[in-house]
Amino acid sequence: MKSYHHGNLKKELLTCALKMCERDGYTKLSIRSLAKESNVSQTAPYRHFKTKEELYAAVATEGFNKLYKVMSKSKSQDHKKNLISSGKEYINFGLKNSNTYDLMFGTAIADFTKYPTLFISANRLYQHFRSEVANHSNEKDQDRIDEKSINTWAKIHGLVGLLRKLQAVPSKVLKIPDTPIVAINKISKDLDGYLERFIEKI
Amino acid sequence: MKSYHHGNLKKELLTCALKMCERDGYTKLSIRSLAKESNVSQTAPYRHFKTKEELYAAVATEGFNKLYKVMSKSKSQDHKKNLISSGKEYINFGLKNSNTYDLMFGTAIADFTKYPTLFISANRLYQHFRSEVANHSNEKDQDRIDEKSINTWAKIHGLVGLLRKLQAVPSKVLKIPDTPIVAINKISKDLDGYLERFIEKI
DNA sequence: AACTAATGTTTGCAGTGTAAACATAATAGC
DNA sequence: GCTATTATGTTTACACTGCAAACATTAGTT
Repeated sequence: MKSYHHGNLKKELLTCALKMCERDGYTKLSIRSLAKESNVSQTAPYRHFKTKEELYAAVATEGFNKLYKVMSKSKSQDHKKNLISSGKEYINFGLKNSNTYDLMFGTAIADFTKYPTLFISANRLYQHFRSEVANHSNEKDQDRIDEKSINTWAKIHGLVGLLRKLQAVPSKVLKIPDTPIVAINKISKDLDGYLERFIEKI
Repeated sequence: MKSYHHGNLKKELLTCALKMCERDGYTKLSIRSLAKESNVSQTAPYRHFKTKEELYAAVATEGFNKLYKVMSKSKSQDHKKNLISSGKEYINFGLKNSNTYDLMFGTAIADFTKYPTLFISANRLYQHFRSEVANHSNEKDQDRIDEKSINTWAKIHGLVGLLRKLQAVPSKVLKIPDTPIVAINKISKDLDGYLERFIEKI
C-alpha cells in the first residue's frame, strides 16, 4: 500500500528527470510531466525544487559529476594519453548526453554560480582538466596554464557543438558541396587523427 | 483608420521578433506575445510562420545575414588583419546579440537544413570565413583548409560560450580563486592579445 | 500526547502552441 | 464589372505549462 509520504521523492525525481531529459530533451522536461512520470501530484516537485531552473541545476550538477568521472578515468604516466582520453570522453559525453550537455553549458541556467553544488561540480571538473593540460604542456606560468586550458576547452566545446549540428542533419545533406557540414563530416570521420593534430597545437 | 488586412505583416512580425528576441531572449519570445506587440490577433502570425520553429528560423536567418555583413566589412590587403577583424566581429556579435546567437547556433532549431534560406545564409557565412582562413594560411590542400576553418570556428564559438558565462556571473564571483571564471576573465581583459596569439596557431 | 515542520494534494490563474471555423479583402478569370 | 478563388486576418477551443495558495497528512521534537 502506498503511503501518503513518499519517503525519498527528491532523489527519485532527480533520477527520473535525468532519464527524461536525455530521452526527450530538456525543453520537453516539464515539472508536471516529471510529476506524472514519478506518480505524484502535479505540484509535488515544488517541495524539492523551488523553481524549474533549480531542477535544471540539479540535473546539470549530475551531468558535471558524470563527466568528471569519465574524464578522470585515465591515469596513465603518459600525460598526453590522459589528455587525449579526456578529450575523447568529453566529446563522447557531449554527443551521447547531448540534452544534459545543453543544460550544463547552454543558457537555460542563466547564472550557474547561483547554485553552490553546481558551481562546485563545474569547478572540480575544470580543475581536473586544467591539471591535465598543465601536466601535458610542461608549463609553469599559471596564467599561461589557464589560457591554454580555456583555449583547449573552448575548442573542444565548440567542436562538440559543430559535431552535434552534423548529427542533427539528414544524411543527404552531406552530398551538398561547399557547406560547413561536409567539412565537419570530414573531421568526424577521422576524429582520432584530428585530436592528435589538435593536441600538438595546444 | 486601421484596415482589416495589415498589408505587410510578415516583415513587421519579423523585425518585431528580432527586437523582442534581443530584448527578452528567445525563450520569452512567444507567438502570442509577438502578436500582441504587433497589434494583431493571437494567431495571426500563423499565416506567415507555420510553427514557432519557423519563426525561430527566420530570426536566425536575419542573424546570419547580420553577422555576414559585419564579418565581411574588413577588406584589407593584409589577410591577417581581415581574419582578426572577423574574429573580433564574431565575438562582439555573440556577446551583444547573445539571444539571437543562441538561436543561430543552439538547439532550438533542431535541423537548420530544413529551412532553405537559413541554410543558405549559414553556408554563405561559412564560405566567407573559410576564404579568409585560406587567404591567411596560404594553404592549398582543400581538406586542410576545411579543417583549419572548422578548427578556428570551433575555437571562437567555444570562446564566445565561455565569455558569455563570464558575463552572466555576478562580479563578486571573480574573487573566488581556482575557478574557470577567473581564467576566462583574464582572457577577457586582454582579448586583443589573446586573439593575436590565437591566430598564430591556426 | 501535543506542537511544529516537512512533505504531500487540490485548486486556480495566467500564459503557451496550435488546430478549426469563420470573416474580410485582394486578385484572377470571365 | 461581376464572380470564384485565394490570401490573410479574427474568434474560439483544447491541452499543456510554471507556479502560487490553501489544505491534508505525516514525521520529528519536546
